[in-house]
Amino acid sequence: MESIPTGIDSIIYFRVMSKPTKVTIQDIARFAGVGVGTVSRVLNGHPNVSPETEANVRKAIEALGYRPVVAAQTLRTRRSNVIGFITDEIATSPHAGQIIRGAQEAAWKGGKILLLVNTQWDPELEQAAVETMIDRQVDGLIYATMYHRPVTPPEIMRQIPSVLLDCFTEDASLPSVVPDEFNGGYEATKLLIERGHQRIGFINNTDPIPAQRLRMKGYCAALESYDLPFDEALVVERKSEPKGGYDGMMVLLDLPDPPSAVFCFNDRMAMGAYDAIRQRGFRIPQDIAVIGFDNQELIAANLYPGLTTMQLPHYEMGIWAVEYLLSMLETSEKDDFKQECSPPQVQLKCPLVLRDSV
Amino acid sequence: MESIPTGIDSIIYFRVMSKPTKVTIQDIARFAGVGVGTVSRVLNGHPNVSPETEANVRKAIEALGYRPVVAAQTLRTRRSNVIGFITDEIATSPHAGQIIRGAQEAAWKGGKILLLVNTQWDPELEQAAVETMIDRQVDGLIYATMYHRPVTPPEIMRQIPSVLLDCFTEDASLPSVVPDEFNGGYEATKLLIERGHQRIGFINNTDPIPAQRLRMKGYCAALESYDLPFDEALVVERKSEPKGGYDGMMVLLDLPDPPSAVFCFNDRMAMGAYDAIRQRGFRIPQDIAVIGFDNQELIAANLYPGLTTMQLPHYEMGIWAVEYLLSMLETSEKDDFKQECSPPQVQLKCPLVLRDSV
DNA sequence: ATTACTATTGGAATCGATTCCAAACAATTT
DNA sequence: AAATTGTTTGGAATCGATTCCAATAGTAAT
Repeated sequence: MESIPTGIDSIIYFRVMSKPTKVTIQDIARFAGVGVGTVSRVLNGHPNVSPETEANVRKAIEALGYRPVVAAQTLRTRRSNVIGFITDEIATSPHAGQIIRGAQEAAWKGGKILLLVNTQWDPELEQAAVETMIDRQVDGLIYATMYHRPVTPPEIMRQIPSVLLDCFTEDASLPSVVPDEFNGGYEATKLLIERGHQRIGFINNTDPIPAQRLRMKGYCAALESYDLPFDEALVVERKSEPKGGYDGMMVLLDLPDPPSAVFCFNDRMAMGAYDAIRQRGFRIPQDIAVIGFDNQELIAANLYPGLTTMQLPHYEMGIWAVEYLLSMLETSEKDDFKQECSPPQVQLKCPLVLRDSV
Repeated sequence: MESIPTGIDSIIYFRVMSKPTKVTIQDIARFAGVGVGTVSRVLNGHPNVSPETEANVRKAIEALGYRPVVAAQTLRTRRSNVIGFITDEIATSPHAGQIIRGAQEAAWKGGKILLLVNTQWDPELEQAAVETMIDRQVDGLIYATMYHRPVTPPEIMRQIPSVLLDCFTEDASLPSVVPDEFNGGYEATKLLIERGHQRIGFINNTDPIPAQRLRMKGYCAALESYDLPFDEALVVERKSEPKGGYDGMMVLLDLPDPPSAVFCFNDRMAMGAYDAIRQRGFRIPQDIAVIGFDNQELIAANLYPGLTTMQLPHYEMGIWAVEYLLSMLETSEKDDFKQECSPPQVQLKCPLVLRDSV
């Protein structure tokens, strides 16, 4: 029993180290010579604890290395500090990362953590995912899609605070945040106009999605506010891929009075447009200016010349969705009433990313 | 009290609907006229329950719409059916989605769900994330990086079953799954050789990462197995971006005896190589064949001609990591002993994606 | 008939926190 | 001195499952 531990001692020591016995609030209470209620009060910053006892309790917590068991807290308080995050499709889009990152960072700041399920467009899985989350008593739900579109999420979602991310319901019955497509289209066109272009082509998508319709509206609105005529011939619709951009550009170049600038529905189409323009021997941006949409770094930054484009605010939408959810949780804690005012339908601006194609 | 509900009745009805009272195992027991133990036994498929009582209990469960409260289960059993998923960087890489998708799908199949934290390379956050996860009694941890590299994860991680995804520790002390870079380099080079090329350039990365070293080794090994000479001049190292690929390709084209095919470290460099080749008036693949690495769809599929490349098995690694974790959990349930055999260091093959550049 | 065993069951104890109530005590007012 | 008020505290009850133990009934073996 000298300073050197015996064999048995060291084994015990080892076992203690390898499987640290869980320290509970009871242990703290005993160690500090107080009741469990007092420890809990200190832990949760409740009033009416004398400074001395608080100090004692804190010392005990420190000394024993106490860590709360979240399951017990959740059981008692019915709050898990978890936010359920449901995505329809996580893999195909490089934007997914930005959405998740924004949401995750905002959640962490609010002391919450994300529980993730990816449903790959499967409605059954979607339903099951929401149920699982509710079983786990998540504080709220985020339902995120990888491109801006209308959705009909499982009804059961309405049982708990929920926010739609990059999507919306037709009846606007759930809070939602999406990109401001109209403004994006407007600003893109405006940039081209302000750089002196008078005839501006628009190579649009054919899919009847909000982005397609609203960017078009933005394009028209910009022309109108600068008193430029709208020429039907300058708008072509093609499939949303490089080939579509290529074909569309060719059509525009074949016009008797071709445009000096073109706004492409997205960067992939712009990529195709680049090819068409160069194949015809024109230079970008001297002969023809090009602006895209999405700011897909991999394309936009790597094209030559670098593609000027509008960025989708994925990161910001992720943050907004979680922050709004957190604010809902706060208010629903105070008043037990459900918010009666209509849920916000927010649109976030798409910032311009200037490179060299305009 | 006729068939039409009174005002008060309908209010009560509404309240019941809007806030469904939680059905507990006690309610089931009462309803079915059995004890709580019996209900629990049915729920967990334990033996020694007579068929009739089981049927009764199941009927009660169905009738009352019972759903278990996960927090209570976790508290009692100390198993949360949650897997912690920690990433260093989720946003920049389009591959992130594939990794997460694979992991998530495998987890769902195993009845688990992912708790996600993204640490943005911040060691403090990393530590905090692991602690939070342990507090929440996750069953295990996945530590994922967005490119293949050595790491030193927080020590505390070793307290619970953990798997490294797309990374490894130098001492191989944790199970790990990474891409088989050597084989990837080998197969890429082999393809070029089998298509009849004798002089094959390699535009490598400059970063001293495993991919850089191992793909080079694979390149050399392939040459050797086909009895082709290794020519130092055919290997150039540049920054891993389109500009680097462009510059590297130019160097190779300027050789007195230029290669007829080139293996690029990744698709972005291949993109630059394309530009160089075309600028010199050569055709792909007739004059010079090109193969890349990564299969970044956005680039490889959209280049003209489509880029043949080696695909990183992100999706598969995600699956493997979770499945291995699940198997660890199973065995650690049976034997209480920690697995003493050395943790597996798995390498998954990179499949070839044939397009038109070879 | 007695013993030994198995199959089935009910219900108390348990997990680890929070919360509420009553008690103890101090300070203030009447 | 008694009554009132306010502060601080301990500890029982609670959340909703699982698990273990003891009890019962039924069957087989002695």
